[in-house]
Amino acid sequence: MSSESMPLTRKGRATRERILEAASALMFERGVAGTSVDDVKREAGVSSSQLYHYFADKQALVRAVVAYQTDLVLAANEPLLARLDSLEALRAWRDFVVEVQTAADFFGGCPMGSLASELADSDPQAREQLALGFARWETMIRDGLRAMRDRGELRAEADPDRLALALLTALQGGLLLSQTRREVTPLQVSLDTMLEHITSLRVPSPSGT
Amino acid sequence: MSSESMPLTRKGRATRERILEAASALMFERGVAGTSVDDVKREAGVSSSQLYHYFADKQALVRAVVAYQTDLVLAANEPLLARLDSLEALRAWRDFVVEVQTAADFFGGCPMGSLASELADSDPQAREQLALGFARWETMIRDGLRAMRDRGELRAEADPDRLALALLTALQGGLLLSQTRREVTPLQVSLDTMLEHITSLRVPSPSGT
DNA sequence: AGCGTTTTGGATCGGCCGATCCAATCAAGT
DNA sequence: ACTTGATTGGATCGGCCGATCCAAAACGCT
Repeated sequence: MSSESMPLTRKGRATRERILEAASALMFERGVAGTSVDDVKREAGVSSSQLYHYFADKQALVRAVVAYQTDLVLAANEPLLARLDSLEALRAWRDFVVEVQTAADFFGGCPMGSLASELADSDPQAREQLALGFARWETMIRDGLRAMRDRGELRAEADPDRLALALLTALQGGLLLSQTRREVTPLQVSLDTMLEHITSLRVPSPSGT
Repeated sequence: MSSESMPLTRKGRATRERILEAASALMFERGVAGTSVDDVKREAGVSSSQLYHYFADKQALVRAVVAYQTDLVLAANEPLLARLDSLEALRAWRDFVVEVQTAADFFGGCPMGSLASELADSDPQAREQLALGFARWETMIRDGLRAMRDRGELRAEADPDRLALALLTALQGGLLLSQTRREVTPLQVSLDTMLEHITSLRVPSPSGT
């Protein structure tokens, strides 16, 4: 956020936004390296000078896309994760994720996951952005699990930090396999297995139910 | 394996192999789209005519790389997964995976996972190859879990099919997050959580141990 | 209305991309 | 040794890549 000039007028902001949205969509569909600056220009209906006015170079555009997609993904999950205080809420989140992917016919997977896989080794700053994004995601889940434990729904030994991280990795792995197999099963089984594990960490009810 | 001409002489086979190894290494480091045919030529010490003599075009080369990496990954795992008949063996496999990634400083992740993420949406045939590769991997794990169940180490309700798939997704998700965070924790927590879940499915021992 | 700044159009650049071509060389069987 | 086909060297092509540049237009402010 340093070298490219930030738009000061309303129209400038709109143009920058249009470029960002076009780039995000294309890079999600075709990957970062598979998307040319010309592609973005065409999709956004914008000239060279416009694009390079708001983004110093392709790398700067990529990093803006990473920030954009990270915020989108977290914003989509936040409503369901904010009130993650019961196993029902956990299942509702699972259903939400499964439905989103099913609606997309298992194309694309997780925007953050795809970007991470492509950029982690080649763009240290993008990698750091994504690591921070995943950490925010993890924190949302962890706070929910902590609430469940504090409310006495989970045993004291249940570790919300580890379970939150395991849930997030299960989600990412499930998404990748579902994207590869074009099928819901891996995502479903992956999340359900983790949910079953968490279920097994409930406090034993006084009666034998 | 239809359009490109297969090498008939010893030297031809060696050249093709050299190209394949160079392409696999580069595409693992920089991604498929990030690796140019010229890069491969340079790395393999080979001319245009040589490369295009053995591979019809870049797409054919990519698909050969997918097959090559798939076989490598499965061959690396096979020794440990073939005798997957106890929780100890499962832990040995976990240790192996963790050590390999640690030795690589968490660069690169899983070759199959990276290829899947990049190619699943853009190259249907590569996607299919990878789906089959993951299926073979899954089968290895599943057979081990079945053996454990049949030997009475796991409860009858434990479902080896689902557990095998969940283990594979946990591995892939853990690898992705570890690659992003440049840290062993996600991979470790992801696999350990699944192992703990499987441990909780052991047959209850007669005594209270 | 007039001024300074932001925003835009669009031509242009050098370099790399994937791919093709022809001719020369090498290997293997007889 | 000779022949046939496999293998190789290397020049070359058109097109796209990321990026730069200058001048014109639009904007915001007084």
